[in-house]
This record gives sequence, structure tokens and C-alpha cells, in this order.
Amino acid sequence: MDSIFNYEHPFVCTDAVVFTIKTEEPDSYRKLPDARLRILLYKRLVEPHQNKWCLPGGFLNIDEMPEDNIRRKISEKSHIDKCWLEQLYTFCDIDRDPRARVLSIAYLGLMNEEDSQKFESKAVWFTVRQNADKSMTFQNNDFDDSDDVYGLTLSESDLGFDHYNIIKIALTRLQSKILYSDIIFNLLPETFTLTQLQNVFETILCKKDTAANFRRKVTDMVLETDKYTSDKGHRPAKLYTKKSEKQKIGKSENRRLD
Amino acid sequence: MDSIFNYEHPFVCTDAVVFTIKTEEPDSYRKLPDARLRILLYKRLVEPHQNKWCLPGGFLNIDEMPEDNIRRKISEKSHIDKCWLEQLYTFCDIDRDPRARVLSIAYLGLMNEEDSQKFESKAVWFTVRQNADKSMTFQNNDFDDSDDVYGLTLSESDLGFDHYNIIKIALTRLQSKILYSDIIFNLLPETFTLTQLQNVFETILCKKDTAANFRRKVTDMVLETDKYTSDKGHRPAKLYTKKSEKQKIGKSENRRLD
DNA sequence: ATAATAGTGTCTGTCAGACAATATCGT
DNA sequence: ACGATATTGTCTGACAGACACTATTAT
Repeated sequence: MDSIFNYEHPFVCTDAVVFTIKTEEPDSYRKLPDARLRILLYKRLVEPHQNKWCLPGGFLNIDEMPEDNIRRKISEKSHIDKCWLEQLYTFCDIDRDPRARVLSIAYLGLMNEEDSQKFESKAVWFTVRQNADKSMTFQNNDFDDSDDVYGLTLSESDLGFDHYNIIKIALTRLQSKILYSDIIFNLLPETFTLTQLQNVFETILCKKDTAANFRRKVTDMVLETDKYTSDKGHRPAKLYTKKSEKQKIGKSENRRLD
Repeated sequence: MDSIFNYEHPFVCTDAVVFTIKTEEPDSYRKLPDARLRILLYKRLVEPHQNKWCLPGGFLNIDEMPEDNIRRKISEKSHIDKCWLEQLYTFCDIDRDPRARVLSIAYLGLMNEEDSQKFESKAVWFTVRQNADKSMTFQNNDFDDSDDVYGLTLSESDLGFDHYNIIKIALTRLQSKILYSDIIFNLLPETFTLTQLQNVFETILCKKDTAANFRRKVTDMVLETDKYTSDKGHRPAKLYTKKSEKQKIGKSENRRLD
């Protein structure tokens, strides 16, 4: 190999901020469930940052694409294979890893609730709570998790490396991008009601909308099916699916480029 | 160092797509100048991709921030120091460099015309031409450049590595981002006329607008000065400056998050 | 006066936000 | 009938696109 390659160079790792939606059980059988935004974290068992909570990820092999790498790492931690991914940002701070110079190519990942439940895992889903001061906390509320995790609330200092910052940027990206793209459907099942869709929007954006206005805004992104929900206690809702690019009409001029 | 770090790992380099604006001399002294979008390229003198045209960039040192690295490389190639930069994307294809596995952290750079002229350089400014079929060609029309460069037109195959692709993604990002952010002012002098601003918009987007509508759209981004142009042959135009964030009123709700 | 550019006024259609109203289910 | 959710209709204000119009300069 060339001599110019004989020098000490940075290491490269991947990290993924994987979001999913969890619909909370309603208090009453008459009420509809709430949607919660959740994120996948695992507890580091070794130094550095031992016992801190971290994003799934790992070192990039010389012959590996980062997206394959991160997919493998997510699968190792969660036994989940299906996940939509896009590159988020490359984090480069000199001392973000105390062991060595390590750059991290971070990914934004989204998976739907059904897939997120095929879960048998070293990692844990935490509900993302967006506070008024723009800070985030992460809460576990899953009965199925172990006793020392159930009820746990994490804040910035409980996270390892620069992962709190990575999550913050991922959440911002998610919030921006659902406004001008289709990615939100990666958080939803194949068919869904417009109320479900609205709940996911509102959970992510922390912002309420009226049903009438919301429906108008999303009509050109969805497609009616002939199926209905069969919930108890109230009127059934029509089920919709994501409209494919080809089914959208006319509006290509107005669509964002990236 | 830890044993986990004893493995062959990818190299990391930086590349920058630096855009600037060149106002063309008008045919007649009565006419106003046109704006052209230009990009900085240099000709590789060594293998691989010898004699291909490439983006400024270089290998990242172990203790260096990529943004410092790319700033240094731009300065080496052009002797220009002032440049606005933001991270664009990290390109990771396995064989994007035939010598070794090399990831490239690509940056989008913008500089204004005045700064771009402080130029004494191994690199060359090429005018970006956006063709109807979405392809790009790069033309040199600068009298000051050497004879074997003057009049040269580059197409995809004249560029080295995956740099054509990087430029394409940078241009797309630029086109998107001028619609919802302030970055366009990095391509303009301290004060400018609204017609100048409009020309830059139209050059980048390849799309015409009427002066009346354009003015309405940008009024909340700019600030009047009490100065005027003193062009010959027609009515002078008021000069404007970029409005700072603090001077903008009310609209924060509507602003994009990233 | 004329050519060229600078800048304004007005209409129209679209669309978001607010809010009222109607529809349909299980109990 | 009632409670809950689903769905539609209407008004308003903001704003983009189209286009006609006025203003100011040097020659």
C-alpha cells in the first residue's frame, strides 16, 4: 500500500438513533390510546462510560458499508431486522471517545410498532419526553422489562459519549422531516386510521391540531382502503395506507428536494 | 491502546463543494450583469484519477477537526480563507478510492464574489451549468486562467472519484436550503440590491420569478440601508443587508428546525 | 422622449387555522 | 338517549403567482 497511508488515522464507528411508536393502553375501554415516541438504548457494561446508556452502534470494518454495520448492530442488540435508516450526521469531536480518535457516522432509524415488539434483547425502549426547556428525558414504563430498569428515568448525564447530543439532533431532524416528506409512515403499520396518524404527528411535534385541518393536510399523502377499525364503544374509522409516489398527482413542483 | 483498536480500519478524508457567484459583464453598459454559479475544482497531477478534475480536500489527521482540515485544504488550493461551511454528507462506497477504503466527509461551502477573487491558485473556478436532463457540466470562461483551461468544458467523466456525485448532492442541498434558510447571503456582498439577490436565487434554482412577488417573499429576510447603487443608464436601486435573527419579528414559529 | 431598471398595487387561488356541525358506532 | 370518536363544512387571514402599473435615472 502507498506510503501516504502509513500514518495514524481516526477510527470510524456508527451509531443509530432508532425511534418507534408505542400506543399506550387507555384508561377506559371507551378511550382511544395515546402514542408515545420511544428510543432504543442499551447499558454499557464495560469502560469507558461503564453503566451509561448508549445508542446501538459499533466500529466499522474496512470492507463494510456503515448502513450494513449499523443494521447488524441494531439486530445484535434488539433482534430486530426491519428498520428504515438514513444517514444523520458525522460526529467528529476530538475527544468524543476517551480511548482514541473515533468519528461516528450517526443514523436516524425508524421502525413501526409491530416490528419493534419482536423484541428479545440486550437493549431497552425508553419513552422520549420533550421538556419545556428543550431538554429531553427518557423513561422506561414497560412491565416486561427487568426490575432494575422498570420505571427508570434517564437524563443527559446518564448517557454515554456524545449520545445525548446525537439524539437531540436526530429528534430535530425527525421533527423537520415529517413536515415535508413521507418518513412518518415508517413509524406506522401498513394500514392505519387518520387519528392514529395524527397522534404520531402530534407526539413527535408536541403540537396539537384539529382533526379537520389535519385531515386536509394529509389527504394527498394517504390512500383510502375499504376496511374499517372495529373498536368498541364508538364509531369505526376508515383505514388508510401510504400513497406511493406514483399515486400522487401534480404536486411534484412543490416537493422538497432532499 | 486497547486491543480492539489493533485492526485495519478505513481512512477518512474531507472534500468540499465550494460555490460562489460570478457576475458576468453585461453586453451593453445599459444592461445589468447576470449571475453565474461557480465551483472550485483542481486538476489531479498524480494517480489515481490523474488528470481528472477534483474537489479540494485531503486526508484527515488524527488530531484534526474535519472542518479545520477542509478549510486548510481550500486555502492551499485557492489562497482563500473566508468560506462558510457546513457538513453535507459522508460518502462511504467501498471502492470510491482505488488505493484503499477511504470515507469522505463532504462539506458544502459558500463564499461571496469579493472573497472568491482573492485568488492565486492551483485550482480553477468553473461555471456550473444545469442541463435539462438534470446532468451538470462545468465551464471555464475566465480570461485570467491559463490557455489550456480557458474555454474548457467538463462533464461527469472528467471528474475524479465520486466527486460528480458529491457535487450533485451539494447542489441539491443548496437548492433546497436557500428556500428555508439564510445561507444565500454567504454568496452575496455585505450590501446588495434586491435585484442582485433575485438573480442569485434564480441562477441557483433555474427558475424565474417576477420582481414584485420576489420582493414580497424576501422582505422579512433583509434590512434597508440608506445607500443606493450608482449604476449608469437607469434608476439607482436601494442597497440592503441581511437581517440578523434578532431583527426578525414574530415568525419564529414558522421557521424550519434544521 | 426613450431605454432600462426599480419598485408598487391588485386580483386570484390555495391552504392553514379556528370552529361549528353532522355522522355513526356500542351500550 | 348518551358518550365517544369519525368526518365534513365554512369562514378567515396569510401568502404565492400572475400581471398591470408607476417611478426614477442617464442619455
